[in-house]
Amino acid sequence: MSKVNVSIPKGTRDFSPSVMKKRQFIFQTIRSVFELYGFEPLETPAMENYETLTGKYGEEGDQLLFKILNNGDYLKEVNAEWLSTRESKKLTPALCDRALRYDLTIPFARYVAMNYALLTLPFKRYQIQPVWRADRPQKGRYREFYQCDVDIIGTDSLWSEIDLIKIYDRAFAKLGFDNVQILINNRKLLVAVAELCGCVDRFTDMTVALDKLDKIGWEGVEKEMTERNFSIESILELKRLILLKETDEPGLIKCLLQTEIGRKGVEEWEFLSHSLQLMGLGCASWKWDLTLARGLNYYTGFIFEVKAVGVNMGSIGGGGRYDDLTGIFGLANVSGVGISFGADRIYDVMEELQMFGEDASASTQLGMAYFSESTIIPTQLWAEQLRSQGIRCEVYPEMAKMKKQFKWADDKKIPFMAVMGEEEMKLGKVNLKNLTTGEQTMVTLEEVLLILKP
RNA sequence: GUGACUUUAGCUCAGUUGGUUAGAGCAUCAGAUUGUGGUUCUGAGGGUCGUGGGUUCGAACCCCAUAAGUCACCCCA
Repeated sequence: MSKVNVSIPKGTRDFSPSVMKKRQFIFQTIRSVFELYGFEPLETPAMENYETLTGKYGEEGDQLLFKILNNGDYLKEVNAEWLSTRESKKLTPALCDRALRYDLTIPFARYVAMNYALLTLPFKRYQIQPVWRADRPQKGRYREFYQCDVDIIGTDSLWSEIDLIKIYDRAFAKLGFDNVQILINNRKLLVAVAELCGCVDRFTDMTVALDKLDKIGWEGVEKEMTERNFSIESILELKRLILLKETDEPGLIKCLLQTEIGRKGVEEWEFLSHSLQLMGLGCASWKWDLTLARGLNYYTGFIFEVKAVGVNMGSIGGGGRYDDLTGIFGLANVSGVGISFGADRIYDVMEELQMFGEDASASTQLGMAYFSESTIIPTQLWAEQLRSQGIRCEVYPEMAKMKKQFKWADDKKIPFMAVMGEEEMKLGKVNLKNLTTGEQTMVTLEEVLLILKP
């Protein structure tokens, strides 16, 4: 047989049993916190109709969609001119009716629009599923990764925001984090800033540049904005306002209050910060970061981003309020707010900070071995009886040297090993060995249960 | 989409100015130990040096191409 070079697609991963145990811990922890706050599960298909996804994430996002080639004779109806001139961009929608979902928010909005009449508002759902992006992989970035989303739709109460921030706080604490930072901003305040700088029409470009401030500094931001043809006055005013945030926050607020949208944003900010102070947070700290922008354009109110302190990793969570996400699916005036946990990055961070501790012990409580053909059946019968009592046990499947069977149990980190031979069989007992202490005793079935049951 | 680096045994990596049969540690298997794991000792198996070309008497090493991986930019979880 010739050797085949086996591999998996770029940016995807296999998860070994030891990795899966840690991942499941993360998912279960996050899920339990979601349920604590009254959110209910939802799943949507891996693929959506192509038009459902396109145009929602900006041009960049569209390029990162994984498209699914149509089945059958997919070239039959295709425009011959596009084909001959190799116009991939025009051709793609003709060849692909479906694409893999890029996030969980748009599919959720699609679901809400489709099922609005059936929903009890406010509708609170959580969704833990993989998403796919045709990005170039690097640290903390994969082509297939899980998002854990919670969204509240159908209310514009800011108590929803408070709930979500508390969920971040509680979930990260439960995962074992002692220091995460929740950055908070409000799009309304950013719009107010843009108005004051006279660049409302260039809002996205402004926020994209501003978002990089902590990375590239003012020099970099000025350079980028100059390259994008922002006026000197705009840049200087922007810099003045942002610096004012650090040196004279009341002064900044006074400026923001000059615009109508600024007044609304300030009002929201004051409510949120006041409430958060009253409620208090545990492991998380929070702060207003006027430079936080977030790329996705459907956000209209508060926006959030979570960072683990002391680790070089992008954000491990993010979200915000969107006033009209379902509008694109024909359902207007439904306000929602949601956040996401980046489970894969959370895993990477926890691994880097060595938060998992030693490899968790095996899920099997008892390994069983036999070394005589005559004891195979009694051993298997014992195993079945123990399983009926809730003991997780497994029998080494073949006759082998004792040494090999014990090594098997040891490698699998099974804590107890029971051996049955002729002698034990006659007495109706097994030799039970505690592999941690090395202690070994002859015991009956009832005694095994007493030792292994918590 | 742009750029940098990496690729040698299952894993982590050595490999001299280009020179016989490419090494180590860990892991695996066997034995020391005929009914007992972790430690120790002994031994064994395992490599077309990412792939395809080129230069050379001779290439893991030099040159070209290509693939995969990692990291950074863009963007994002």
